[in-house]
Formats: sequence, C-alpha cells, structure tokens
Amino acid sequence: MSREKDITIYDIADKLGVSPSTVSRALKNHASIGSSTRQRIITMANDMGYQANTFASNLRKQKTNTIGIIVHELNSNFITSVLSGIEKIAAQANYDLIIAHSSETSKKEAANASNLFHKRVDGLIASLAFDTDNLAHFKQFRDKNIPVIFFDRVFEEMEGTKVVINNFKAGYDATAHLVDQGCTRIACVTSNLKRNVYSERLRGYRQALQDKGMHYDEKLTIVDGLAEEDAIRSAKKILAMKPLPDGLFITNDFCAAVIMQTLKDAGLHIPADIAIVGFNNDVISKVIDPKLTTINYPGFEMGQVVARNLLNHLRGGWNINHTNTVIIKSELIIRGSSLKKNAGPQ
Amino acid sequence: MSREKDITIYDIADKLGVSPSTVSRALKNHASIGSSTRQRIITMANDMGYQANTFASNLRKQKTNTIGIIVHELNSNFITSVLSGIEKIAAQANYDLIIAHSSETSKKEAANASNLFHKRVDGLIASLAFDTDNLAHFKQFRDKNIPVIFFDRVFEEMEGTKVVINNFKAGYDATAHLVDQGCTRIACVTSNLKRNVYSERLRGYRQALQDKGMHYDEKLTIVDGLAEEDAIRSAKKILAMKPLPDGLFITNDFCAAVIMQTLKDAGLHIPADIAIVGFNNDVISKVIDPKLTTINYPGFEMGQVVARNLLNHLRGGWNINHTNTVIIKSELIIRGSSLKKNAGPQ
DNA sequence: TTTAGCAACGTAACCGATTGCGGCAGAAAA
DNA sequence: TTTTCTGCCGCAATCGGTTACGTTGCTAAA
Repeated sequence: MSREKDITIYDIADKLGVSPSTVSRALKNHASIGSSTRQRIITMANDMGYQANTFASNLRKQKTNTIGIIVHELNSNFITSVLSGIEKIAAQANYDLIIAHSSETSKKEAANASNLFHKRVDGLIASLAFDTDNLAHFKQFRDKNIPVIFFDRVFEEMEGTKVVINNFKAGYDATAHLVDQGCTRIACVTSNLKRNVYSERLRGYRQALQDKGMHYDEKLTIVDGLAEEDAIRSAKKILAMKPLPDGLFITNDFCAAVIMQTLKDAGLHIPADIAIVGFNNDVISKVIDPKLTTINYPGFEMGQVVARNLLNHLRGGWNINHTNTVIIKSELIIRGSSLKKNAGPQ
Repeated sequence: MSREKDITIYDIADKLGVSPSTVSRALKNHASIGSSTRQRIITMANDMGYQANTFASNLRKQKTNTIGIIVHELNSNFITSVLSGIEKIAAQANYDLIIAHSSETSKKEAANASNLFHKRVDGLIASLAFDTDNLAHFKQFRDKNIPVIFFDRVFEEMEGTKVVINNFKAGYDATAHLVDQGCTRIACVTSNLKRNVYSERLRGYRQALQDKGMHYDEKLTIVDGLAEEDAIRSAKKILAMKPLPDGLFITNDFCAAVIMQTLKDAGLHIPADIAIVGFNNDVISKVIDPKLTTINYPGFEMGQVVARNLLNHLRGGWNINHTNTVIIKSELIIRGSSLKKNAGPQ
C-alpha cells in the first residue's frame, strides 16, 4: 500500500548542493547553467530515476502539451488511420494525445468536450457525431483562444479550420462511374443530411446524374443510419423498388457490404443485376465478394495534415479565427462490384 | 492571443468574503460547512463559471482519477467493445480514461507504458502487443503499487489479475464442431504462439482432434500474422496442401474472411469443399458469404469486468499481487461457413 | 456562572516545477 | 587598483487546490 515517494528536483538539488532552480534549468538545457554543473545534474537525475511531475509543471506553465481528440467512433479503419497520422506528427512535436469518442451522440460529444476542456488541452481536434446540430460545446474553447480543428464531419458554414475531402467530387465520380458502366437507374443510400459528408456526396450524385442527362428521382434516394440493422432496412427498401435499380451508390463501405449481402441473399447478382459503389476503402471492401468499388479516403494523410495545422496554431503564428479549409485528395478505386461491362454471370 | 484568466476558488472566496478553504470544502460537500454558506458558494461558483483546476488538485492529492489503457490495436470490434465496457464502469466511478495503442509493437507498448506512468494514472489496463516478450515496462507500476490488470492477451504465468476467456475450450469447441460436420482433415491457422490466446486455441484444437480420434498433423498448422498480406500467404499455403484440408479453424475473423475470399477466388466452395470457423464474432463475420461460423467473444462484458476489478483495487480493498484470473464465458456461433451437412453446392 | 463541547470557518503549510530578479565572483577594461 | 561586465547560480514568489490544525461564537451541561 505504501507508495514510495517520488524523486523531485529538490532531492537532486540536496544531493548535489545546488538550488532547485538550477536543477530545473539544467534539466531543460537552459543556457545559463554551466556545462559541468549541467552534466552532474543530468547524471544524478538519471541515477535517481527522476521523473518530472507533470502536474506541477502544468500548473505553473498553464499549459499541458496535450491535444484532445473527439471522434464519432473508433471502430472504423478510416478513423484509426487518422489517429495514426495525428499521433505521428504530435509525437514529433512532443505533444500527447487524449482520445475520446462520442459513440455518435451529440450528448457524449458535449460531455467529452467539457472533459477535455477541463483537462485543459492545448488544442482540440474533432469530427462531429451523427446528430450534432450545434457547436455550443465548442464555444468554451474559442472563448479561451484554444484552437479547434474539425475534420471529416464538419459544419461547412462554420468559422475556423476544417480538413476534409471533396465529398461532392467523390460522389460525382462514383455516380459517373456507374453511369459509364451502363447503369440507367441508380439509387443512392446515404445518411444524415445534416452531416456535410453525406449531403455533399448526395449533391455530387445528383449533379453527375444531371450532367449525364439522367433525371434525379427522389424515390431512389434512401437516407438512413449506417449500422447493420439500418443497412438491412435500406436493402429491403431497394428490393421493393419497382423497377429495381441497376446501380447503387452507398456512402459507406460497411453499409454497402451489408446491403450487398442482403441483396445476394435475395437472389440478386452483383454487379450483373446491380452494380455497387461504396465509400471509404475500408478493409471490409476487399474481403467481400465481389470486391467493392469504393472511394479511397486517405485517413493517415488527413491525420497528419490536421495535426500539422494544429501545431502551427499552437506555435502561435496563426490566427485561430481565420477560416481555412484544407482539401485532401481522394479517388475512386474500381473493383468487381461495379464492373458491369466485363463481368460474367457472377 | 490573450487567454483570459480562469476563475479560482480565491476569486469566489473574495466575492463572498469567505476563505478559500471554505470554498474548497463547500464545493465538495464537506460536512463541516453550513448549508446556507454552502449554497451561496455553489451558486456563486456556477454564476462565475468556475472550473476546478485539475493540476492543482492532482498535485496536492497525489492522485489523478485517471485510468490508463494500452491496447494492441483500435480497429477491431472486439477492442472497441471492451473499451465501451470499461468506459461505462469508469464513468460511473468518476474515473477518466487515457487510451493508448501499441500498434502491435512491443516498443510502442513500452513507450505508452512509460508515458502513462509519467502521467501518473491511478491504474492501468493492458492487452499485450503481438511481439511483447517481457513485462519490464510494467515493473515501474508494480514498484509504486499501481494496480495493473491484463485482459485478452496476457502472460499466463504472470502474477496479478488477468481477465480472459477460455481460449482452450473455444479452440476445442470450434474444432469439435468441424469434426461433427464431417471434416476429416482440419487445418488450423493461428498466430504468434507467444501470445496465450493463440497458443491456447491451438492447444484446444489439438485436444479436440485427439479426443475425436484424429491425429494431429503438424503440417496442417499455419502460424503467421493476421494482416491482409499474411492471410493471403496463409491461404496460398492451404491451397498448396495435398490433399486439401476439408476444414479450417482460423483464430481471427478478419484473417478468416481474407482466407475465405482467396480460397473462393481459387475456385473452391465454402463450406462444401472446405468448412471454416473463425474467431471473435467481428462484424465482418456477418457480411461475408457464406456467413462465418465463429466464437463469440463478449468484449463489452469483459471490459466491464476488467474495470470493476480495477476499481476494487483502487478503492484499496484488494491485494494487488494476489493472482486472480477471471474467465469470461464465450461460445460458438454457428453460421453458414461450416455447415457441411445441410449445405448445398454453394 | 463556568466550562466543556461542538458546529462552522479561517490560517497557513504544503504539492513540485518554473522563472523574474538579483547576487557574487572572476575577467576584462579603464 | 578600481570599475564594469558577464557567466553562473540562488532566492522567493507563483500556479490553484487541499487539509491538518487552530480559532471563533454559541449552546448545553455542571
């Protein structure tokens, strides 16, 4: 039970007959400490197993060297890639990360935001939850001039820095590809249109149809959740369409996988009967049959961009309120699920 | 740039003409503060938007109310379920979480451990990385009597608390099921045998074969990584076996999915030619075709058990060094990929 | 009327690192 | 020899809560 006492700079100072301030300065390579003294201190600190007390330091410096991250979920390949990217850059700059996830609910997102604020993170990175419709819980950061950067799920009209892909173009490309494959009746399965990612992809879909001389039919657009049960429901709606669509643009790979499975169970052939394009290039897209045509969403790169951007703010150079949108490149990856033209009967 | 000053208990004390200690005590419902004074203080604190400074508090209390978690990866359904379970229990007890992931490398695991130690977490929860072969980086916690609990990936012979499933039994059940389905030549694809989960599953596989009167053939066991490229390599090894096996026990769902896909690409039929059983009941098991028979690994429940156990240590009652292994129930979920007996020709 | 006794607060010493300011010795300049 | 720099380092305040201990004023028991 007895937890031994930690070594402090006072212990080191006593042993060496110097003052604590000298130890403090020596340990951070302050210029005004003689090199021999510095060496003795550093050696002694190592010998004694000194570990700086973060709380004392943070308390005094009013700064934590910590970046808070709020994501909508953890269990997607895309998100974990982003986290890796952020981590890489943050580690180089000696920043720590605290990762929180909102489980797609605005309520938990707000709780996480307060918690991270309370923990006094130096900066915040966030991707909005499914049902977030106001940014009040981020206001406290703005008020204290703590930089907040959004990625992926953002509010378009919001001030501040955002890092996104061109969801419009991605939706456009996906749809145009289906048209090029000969599809004439293309349905779109997407999700909460309050989220930029879904509304923009839908906009791209509509624009592509228009440019290709096809008219947009509202009945062919399904807006629902992305979980398994939602996807099954969407699949049933598709099966109930008369006539059946011959192409599907589904704005999420997992959802696309479930829908594809459900359609196959119903006796349909992919892509012969219905061609499918997903979104995200999740690992799942490569292990289903046929493999899923999808949009590559480069999470690792996005994470790095986000982190670098935040660090620039933190170093003080950049104006926090300056609206700055960074667009990451994404592209269509063509696989079997959409190749109608040279596809055999399964 | 100018970040405004935070409200402190001194500010509140001044406004109310009481002492800071009274404010401190009032805000945490200390008994020795009159209820009217307490009310005035709480009201004023809210009005002024007071937020306690965690660092000052932690510094003084020598305690952080934070639990550190090190997992091998984030992008698996199982792990995120465990995290949810931990979070639920921890939140109830007002503990915060810091989640770190080792990306399956012992090196990052050690770095994370040091970092969390340095952050002075009150307790640690960990699942070992793929290649961890010693626990030196956890020693610092033991030395300071900070409880550490391992789950899923553990060292069997290690002291301390562990929360696991019965991997032996799971491997046994999976294999026995394949035998019952009429398989006579069952291969096993597993991973690093230094990790208890894989070695135990393999042991269960061998025992089941023996009990069913079949002999163990070393050539039918493949030990490799679990990433996509590893799985493809394993699939090729399987395809090169002569004669081909008619049953596969693969100790990971994602790996099983990739192998199944590769085998199908090679013209084999599942389960008619080869029956397959996976492990984890990951979402992926339900969206591949045929759906994967697998072992249900109840992550959410496991997370709750782990957290509750840790909290008991933290509350001081339990002896940290007392070896205590908790076994969570798991069971076989039978789906199409292994149903040879009543399976048509795909 | 005295004196315990207690409820309700205040005082001040921490927790450990950081840092502005100042001191002191030896070297260089006058 | 005296003065002025520097280089190197110590003093002490500070960050914001927490808490052991002491101090009030008032009630109830002696």
